[in-house]
Amino acid sequence: MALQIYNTLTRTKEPFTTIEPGKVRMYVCGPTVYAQAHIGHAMSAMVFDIVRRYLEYSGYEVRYVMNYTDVDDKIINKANELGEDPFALAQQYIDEYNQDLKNLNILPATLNPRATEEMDFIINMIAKLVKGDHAYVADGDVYYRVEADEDYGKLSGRTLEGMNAGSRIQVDERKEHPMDFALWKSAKPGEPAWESPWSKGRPGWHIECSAMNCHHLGEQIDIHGGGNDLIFPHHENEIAQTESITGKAFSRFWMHNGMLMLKGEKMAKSLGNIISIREFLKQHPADVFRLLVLSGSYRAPLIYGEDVLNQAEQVLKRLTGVKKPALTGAKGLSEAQYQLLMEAAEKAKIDFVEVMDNDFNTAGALAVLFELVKSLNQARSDGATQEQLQPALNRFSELTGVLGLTLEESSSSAEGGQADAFIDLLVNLRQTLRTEKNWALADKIRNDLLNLGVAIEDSKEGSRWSWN
RNA sequence: GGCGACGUGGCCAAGUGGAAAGGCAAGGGUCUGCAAAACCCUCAUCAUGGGUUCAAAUCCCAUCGUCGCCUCCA
Repeated sequence: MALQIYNTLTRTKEPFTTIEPGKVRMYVCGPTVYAQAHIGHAMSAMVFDIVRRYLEYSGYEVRYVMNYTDVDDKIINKANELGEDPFALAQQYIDEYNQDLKNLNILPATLNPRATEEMDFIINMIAKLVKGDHAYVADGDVYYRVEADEDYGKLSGRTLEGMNAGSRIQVDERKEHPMDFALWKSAKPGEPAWESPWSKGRPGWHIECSAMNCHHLGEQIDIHGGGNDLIFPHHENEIAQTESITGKAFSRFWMHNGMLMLKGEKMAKSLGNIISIREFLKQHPADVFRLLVLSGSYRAPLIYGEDVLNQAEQVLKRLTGVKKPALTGAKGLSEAQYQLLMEAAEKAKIDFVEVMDNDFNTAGALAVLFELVKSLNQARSDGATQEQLQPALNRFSELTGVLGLTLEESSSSAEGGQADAFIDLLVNLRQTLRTEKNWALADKIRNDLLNLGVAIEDSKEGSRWSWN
């Protein structure tokens, strides 16, 4: 069974096919850069990082475009508040976000276009819409005419009638229909503005993405992604704009990640329940966040809280622990035992692909990895040599790498390894105490080191320590 | 009010017609000077009520509940 992807457009899983064989054109909506990014943004970026990594693992060449919306009311307001230049402010947040993504081990996109650098394409696209009567000009603003679009609402399952009923849309006299949305907005004095045939102004959010898509990926793409809060109106409008011009199906697949939930509510700036990526990474390694994302379905809400964090920390320890070296003095596995380990490693790869092919079932993939962990741990305690463990360990690293996990042995970054020699000294001293059966003092050293974050494990052959 | 998603053990969570994956936590055991780690064992009939089927967590209907969107939002 080949890769199947759930398509929001059809609400079903469909076999994945691409416009051009072996190549994927993929666009994901990035953030509007007016504040520090939070872990909800990180979830979305990480989901599509995993999608991208798996597509590449499956042999596709992926052209991955993630945009930045770098001109918008919120950015302008924030800049005015701070008395700063809006462009400089946006640039600062873009730089920070890029660093955040890097810290989360999220691969850089092939391209990060931004609205302010695409004005010609945006204006050109609006002009085409006006020319084709899909849009109209009112007082220097340009609006998209939803009533001229027969299948408007096909992504979100809404109808114009349904949206009118009980809606909270403010009536704007200049609009022909309440659902008509702005493609171009004339600027107030002092606001950033670009010349256009209609007014000095700036583009609406939705048209930016349509334009960047067409410019960098073409009129038709394979995957369009984003948070499920973007389904309506953003993605609905992107479809309307793009298809009105091209007359062709815009994106073959629409993928939407679920929201990150904090105490039963979506994490969002407007709700104020935010944990920034920076705050998170101060407390936890990037792998912990990745495991949170991996442990559920990307489409479902991710429940964030103390419990799941602790669980992810434990999971990380277990996954990292499998890389421990063979027992000192290991006698080696029998041929039959070794064959079992090798079979487990091969099965893991087959099973991994099978579950991931099912709409990126990462929770299933983790279960596969845990089975391999168990086989490896068993082999080690059965006395496998490092040489015997290595092939299965390599397979393990290959698969965890596809998921973007680094599984680095945690180290105390603050000391930068400078404490190691002193810890070695203490551990060796404790060994001497143990041979002298001075258990009380040996145990005190072990406990005190544990309180400092250093865990000691004893075995017949000696002790090893690691940062906890 | 409209549209959409969802409700699986203490917690997280896969599975979308044919004997309930996995992890965390918990309990018992092996190992250990004692621990830790690791290994072995134990731990659910899938919100509720109907229906379809030889067979349903999986399909259909209803009810209850949760969340998202309908205004900017990953």
